[in-house]
Amino acid sequence: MAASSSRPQGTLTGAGQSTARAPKRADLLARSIVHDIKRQHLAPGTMLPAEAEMTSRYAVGRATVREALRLLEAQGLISLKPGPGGGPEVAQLTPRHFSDMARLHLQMADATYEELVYARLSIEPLMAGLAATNRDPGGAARLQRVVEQARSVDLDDDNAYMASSRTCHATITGISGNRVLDLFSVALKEVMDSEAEPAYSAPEDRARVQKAHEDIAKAVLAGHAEEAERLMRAHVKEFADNMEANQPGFMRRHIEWTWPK
Amino acid sequence: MAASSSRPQGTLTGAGQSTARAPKRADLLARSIVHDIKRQHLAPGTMLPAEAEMTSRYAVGRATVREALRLLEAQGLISLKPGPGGGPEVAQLTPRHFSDMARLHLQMADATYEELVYARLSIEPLMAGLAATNRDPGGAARLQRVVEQARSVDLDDDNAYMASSRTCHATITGISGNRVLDLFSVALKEVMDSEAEPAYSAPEDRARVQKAHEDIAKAVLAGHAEEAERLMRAHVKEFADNMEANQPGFMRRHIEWTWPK
DNA sequence: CGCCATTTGTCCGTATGTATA
DNA sequence: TTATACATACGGACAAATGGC
Repeated sequence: MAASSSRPQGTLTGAGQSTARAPKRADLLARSIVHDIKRQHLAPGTMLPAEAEMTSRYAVGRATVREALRLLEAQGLISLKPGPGGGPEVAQLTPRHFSDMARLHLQMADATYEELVYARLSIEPLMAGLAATNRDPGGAARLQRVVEQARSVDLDDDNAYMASSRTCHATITGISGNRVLDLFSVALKEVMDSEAEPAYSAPEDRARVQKAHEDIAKAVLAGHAEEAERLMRAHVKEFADNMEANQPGFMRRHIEWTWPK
Repeated sequence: MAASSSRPQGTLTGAGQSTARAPKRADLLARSIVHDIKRQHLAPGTMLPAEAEMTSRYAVGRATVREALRLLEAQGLISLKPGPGGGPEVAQLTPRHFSDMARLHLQMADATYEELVYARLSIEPLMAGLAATNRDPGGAARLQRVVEQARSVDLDDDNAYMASSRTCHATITGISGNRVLDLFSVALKEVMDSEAEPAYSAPEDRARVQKAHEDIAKAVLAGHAEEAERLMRAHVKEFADNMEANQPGFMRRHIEWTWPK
């Protein structure tokens, strides 16, 4: 009597070659949920129907609903909160989810931090130059604010320092106007930092880094593309050199991935 | 009696702020499975213990085991096969999984194909130049073989043509020696093609594309970095121009994501 | 070919932890 | 504190797919 509705509904399997395995219900359900979120333009924070209601609405078992929700949660699209007023909630996608996935693939490809640094040196200076060229009033104001906030950061507070550094880079690459390269830039830095920082980095190094950030920001705000590009290249290069100096052999280490959280 | 072992084992929560929610069992199990795969260097194709055995080995319910396996499957780390001799199988990670995730984030960032093309123009010519500089005998032989196989491809066969194009680009970027940029390049092309091709592309365009591939490959094999770089830039540019010509407004369209498969 | 064993796919019922009021 | 609403996890059952006989 279980699995009542039986047939997996082969409607879409038309042109499938040979033995196309039937799509699993949880996948179809996840697809539907995402479709609803997109169609109704549900903003992060919006609550979705609870498991129990989805069970009846979509006419599937609880286990299937749970599987679908867990899959969506793993991608960062929703979060699950217990308790009254809880339930599935539309979540804000963060670069963290992307960088985790990137790290997984980079480990499987046997990529090293040396290659990662080279990639950053290829992209981030370009981004700084683009930001100087394409800056708009809104972005300039944001960057200005970020620079000012960075000045009042306690350099001994690992979390605050790293957050400040992350925000600075992300703001500049965000101003570039290219959201594709922006995503990649942020992800690359994320992969780098999560393994590198804050093991290393003495306070005097941090001060120099902040100075570099400020100089780059100034060049961007002034619209000096070539200088912004040059400064960013030097900054990333110096960062990498510091890493290698403080952790000899670092550059030849392979990127490692572990299950998130 | 259910949920027998009770305590979620807060051992790792030491410095956690306030109320750090206990990690879910399925996540811990997934972590363990990945850990085992890594520690034992299990190659793709290796069979893992069936759900039933994991249930007893890890002392968790079957639903939990299933959740963990489905999460791993969604990441492309394993595949699930029913039937005798079936079970969880270590899978080969493909760029497809990565590009799907990239597409998801690019949609959420409101990125357009114009930005995607710009990113390709920033990276792929660089990769071609690197390939020409860093080529080794093995890579050269592979590229030579790819070029030869491409000559005998039926240009009317959409799948064969696209596979050939993909292989050509992937081989060149693979020779570059930088696996980070390689991963990104392949993913970018994947995102582009899956939406663009094969809607457009007349046979004569395809012939020109193949000619371009061959010329780039020749430059790479000859070690002419600047020429390889220049040819690749022109190739990607021409491809984008063709897209815009055949599908006016294409470049301004937003990248869309749908649940894989 | 049909039969059977194995394993995933899916469902149900139930108990427990957790957060809100 | 108690009650409520929700996710989290368990166990058992049957259906469907697959490969060997």
